[in-house]
Amino acid sequence: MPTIRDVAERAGVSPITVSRVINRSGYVSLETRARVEAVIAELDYVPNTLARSFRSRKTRVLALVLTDVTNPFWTTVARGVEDVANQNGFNVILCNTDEDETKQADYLRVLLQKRVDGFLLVPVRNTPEPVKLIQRQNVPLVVLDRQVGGVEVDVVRGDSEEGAFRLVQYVLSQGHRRIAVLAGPASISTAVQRVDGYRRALRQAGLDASAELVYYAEYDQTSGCQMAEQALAAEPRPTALFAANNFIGIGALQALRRAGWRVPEDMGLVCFDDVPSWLAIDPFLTVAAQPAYAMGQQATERLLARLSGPATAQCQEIVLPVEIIIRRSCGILQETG
Amino acid sequence: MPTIRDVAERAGVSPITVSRVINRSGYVSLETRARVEAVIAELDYVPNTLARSFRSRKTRVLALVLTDVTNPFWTTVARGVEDVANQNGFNVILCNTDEDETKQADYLRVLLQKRVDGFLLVPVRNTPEPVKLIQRQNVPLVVLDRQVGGVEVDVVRGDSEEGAFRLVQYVLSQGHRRIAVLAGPASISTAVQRVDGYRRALRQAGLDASAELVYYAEYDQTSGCQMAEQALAAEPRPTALFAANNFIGIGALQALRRAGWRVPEDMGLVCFDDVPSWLAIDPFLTVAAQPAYAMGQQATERLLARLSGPATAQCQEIVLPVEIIIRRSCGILQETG
DNA sequence: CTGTTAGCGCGTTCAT
DNA sequence: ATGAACGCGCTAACAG
Repeated sequence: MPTIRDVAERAGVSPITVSRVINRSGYVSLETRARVEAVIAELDYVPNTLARSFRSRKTRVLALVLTDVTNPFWTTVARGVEDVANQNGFNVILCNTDEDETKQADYLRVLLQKRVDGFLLVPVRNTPEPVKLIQRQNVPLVVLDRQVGGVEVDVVRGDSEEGAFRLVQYVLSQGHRRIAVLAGPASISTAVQRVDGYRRALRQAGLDASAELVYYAEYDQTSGCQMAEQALAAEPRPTALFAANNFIGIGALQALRRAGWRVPEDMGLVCFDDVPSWLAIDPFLTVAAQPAYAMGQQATERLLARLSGPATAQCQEIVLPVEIIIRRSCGILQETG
Repeated sequence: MPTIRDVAERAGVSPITVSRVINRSGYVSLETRARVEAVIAELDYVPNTLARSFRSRKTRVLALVLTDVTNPFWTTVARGVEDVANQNGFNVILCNTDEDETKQADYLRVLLQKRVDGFLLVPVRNTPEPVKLIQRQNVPLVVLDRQVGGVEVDVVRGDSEEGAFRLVQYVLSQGHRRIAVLAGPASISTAVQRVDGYRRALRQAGLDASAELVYYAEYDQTSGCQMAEQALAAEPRPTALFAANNFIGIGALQALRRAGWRVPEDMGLVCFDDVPSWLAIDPFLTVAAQPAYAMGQQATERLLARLSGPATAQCQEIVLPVEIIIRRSCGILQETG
């Protein structure tokens, strides 16, 4: 594999001139540029990013550490991140933690070793250690989707509390009074906030704590299935379920179908996070949709601003609004005999 | 950020000793090792992969270039690749070409610049140029899923022709005689082979070319939708559709639903590639399922073998069998008045 | 507009 | 069991 020196020699210039041609930095005469480019093509010269990054101490790579790209919500977030990153000449390394703290720690270590220029992190738990680890290395960082306690850090997230509040308000408006929440892990801020919003909506409707029915589990389909089964066995039985994310929602739908319950006739179902239309789910879900793409975009913009701006800038928390999309999965409560 | 030298000075040893501690290479006394490790922790020293790879001329990174990880088939292939890679201490960089030759070319260039140790490539078209580009740089390469003409190269793929043959055989066994194929682009080998398998099945059933109904478009949902609409308008109308991949299948399902056709009562539907159960699609599809995970695994194993073995090894083509999974979307042909 | 000098952080080679 | 010297390919800083 030829090096920049090989190109330089053959073109009769110095290596730095070749460097300037490649990077379009500094001045090079048109004539020289043409000659150098001809030699580059002739030799199939491919610049070595490793050497370049090593020397310049910049990789132009961002790390996106999230829980699971299989989830359409995260797929969309990732698109937002990549689009903004690419527009600005950055590549993105994507890592899935599967909500596992060990995996998260391993990835962070590897990514620091790779000297990525910045981190976009969806923390597995609300503990400050991972954030502190990155900050100690002076690598810019934006936390996505979730809050972490005990540290100053930029955060971009959706408004879980308000979204849950309005979604449950809607369910209440359909006449439901007994609503179960199938929530995520209590160690994740979004799960807590969605339960908070649910409680506020119940309270505003004049219902007290005895009307509450809250289940905590993982943000996945299996948990959704199990929590739905538990909710169906509760006494008195709820008339509607509020799934705290899309996978829980799909799991609940599965459990309902298996148990022979029709949605929305026999049981209302709403969920947090939208579901892509190509899933061809029927009946289609009423949801609180976070602006996933915009979350990715804005987090990346914030990170890029940190990369070019002074490290002293104030940390800020950007909270994006959630949209309630009313479809067919939760109708007016039917009176049963 | 501290360097290996900072650690060395503070520990009162030479940099190479620190290097030996980190890499567990060569001999270091237990005492020295302990002291060095203490300093590493104290200083939050993070080794610089860039420098290491630069020096050793090895990145321990593989590139996986495919069309679209949003597709569950590719998600599964990617898992197979990552699992094998990680087990062997390699990281994977994943790139989506979206079936766009320009994107593919851009990614290949960037990845070569990054000096990845090897490529797993799902070529956008069946032209040899991308493969040659990589081979010219002497970087090991395994082609996944598709064949390319005009080059010697390792290939791991599913048996599209045989899979299509057996799937269409099944459709014929249900009494269907007029079957439309909604195929992918004629420039992709799998699309051609699936049509070939379809033709062989028809011929074996004693049907001639006049029974054929072939549409070519992209391997995506929109195309599936459009081709299904065209097929429904054909004269005589087919009684079953064979979608050449899962996205085409989902698109076709959508078109059928919109047009008010029931599956399988009014129209049979089968497709190539399985669909994950959590999609909650109803009615569930009868498919020819490729061993996606195994494809990823075997391709990666082959690539790793190339990395450690002699570059002179014979190229081979590994063709994996396809499994027909019979579910509900294509039943016995109903006689209509 | 172009070149010279120097060194980024690490691991290989050889020496002790 | 440990260290010294060197260089990987490239670009920052400065000179001309």
